[in-house]
Amino acid sequence: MENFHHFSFFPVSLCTQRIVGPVGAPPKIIRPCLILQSYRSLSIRGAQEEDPPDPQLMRLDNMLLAEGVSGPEKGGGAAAAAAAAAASGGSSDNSIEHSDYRAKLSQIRQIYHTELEKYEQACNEFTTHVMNLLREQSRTRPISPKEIERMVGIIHRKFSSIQMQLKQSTCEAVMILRSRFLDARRKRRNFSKQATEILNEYFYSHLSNPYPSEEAKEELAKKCSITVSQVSNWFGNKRIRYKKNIGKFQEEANLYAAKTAVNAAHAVAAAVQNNQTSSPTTPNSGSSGSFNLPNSGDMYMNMQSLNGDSYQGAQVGANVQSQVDTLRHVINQTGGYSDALGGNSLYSPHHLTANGGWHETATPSSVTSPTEGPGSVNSDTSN
DNA sequence: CGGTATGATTGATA
DNA sequence: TATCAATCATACCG
Repeated sequence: MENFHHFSFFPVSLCTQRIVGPVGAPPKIIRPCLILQSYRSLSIRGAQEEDPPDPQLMRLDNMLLAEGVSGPEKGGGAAAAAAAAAASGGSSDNSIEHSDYRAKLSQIRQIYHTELEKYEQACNEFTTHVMNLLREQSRTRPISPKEIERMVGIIHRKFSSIQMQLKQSTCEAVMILRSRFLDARRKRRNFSKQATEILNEYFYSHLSNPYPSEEAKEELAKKCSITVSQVSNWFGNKRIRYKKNIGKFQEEANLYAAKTAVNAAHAVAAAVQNNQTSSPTTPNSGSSGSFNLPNSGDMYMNMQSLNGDSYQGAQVGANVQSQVDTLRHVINQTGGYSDALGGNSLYSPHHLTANGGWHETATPSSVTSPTEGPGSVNSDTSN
């Protein structure tokens, strides 16, 4: 999303990193990962040094403050807050890394503060030293207060430039630290089997429109103990990889389709029973889906849509929809996103084409028949 | 160790 | 702004 290329004041060598990489490969420079997205406001370029309210210095100060280096003692800034937030999710997996990160950060902070103090002290000492010299000289020659002021100004400027260097190198240290510890690419872990299971279940049961809503993403994130953006990443990857090579995913699709189909069937049975015993408007409570959305809708409508392949039903709940997807997949295991759901705006929030598919492929029920029936589940499209 | 799987990042896009 | 497409970097497996 964002990047921090605008941090021109960092030497390039520090914003990028050499990767040891696979043998022989030419050393690669990885693009600076988005550390520091939060400092976008600092992106003014141009860096005029002269003026006292030096923008560059301000940027450094901002960053140090935000990183919790120059700020108040404990707590840290955004970084610590983010770490705490991440850790609260229960994924103790990376909280270790975070604590490690924090330890290193506080180390940096300590060094920064002691150095800063040293500089200030040195500055004061030097100033008084010069003042004394001037005072001594004033006995032999007249020295205007203006001259004194000028000298002091020079000294302070000199020291503040040193200070700036300190700040800069501290920033660099923090950046490197962050890229080491927080660049997720370096620390990639596969999701737990359970998590992938849940995600796959959702994906294949919403094959006609695998775009979980924000709430659904949150729900999934909670169930999988991952973040919402990880869920988004996962779905993004999954969609693209699925449609790139549907054949490869056939088996998986069948697996999950069958899995949820059982649940769907149960739900259908329950619904039917419900209908028999009570009024047709009775909702089916036992929807199997992992996502119990309200508004179950009329199951019969969906079943008809399965056969008729033209869905005109009015409002239907998403859980029901998922069952439809699943059943449809089982019935005509062709890769299955070609259902004609176009009419229902409820389920086409994103990229449903006129065709009804979430990736534009010509309709057809013959998108892929990979090995002509790896399938097990009976396929009788007509009935 | 090499190939594949997979999670994350980035730039483009509508 | 969410998503896509390409790509990166690491994990995992034979």
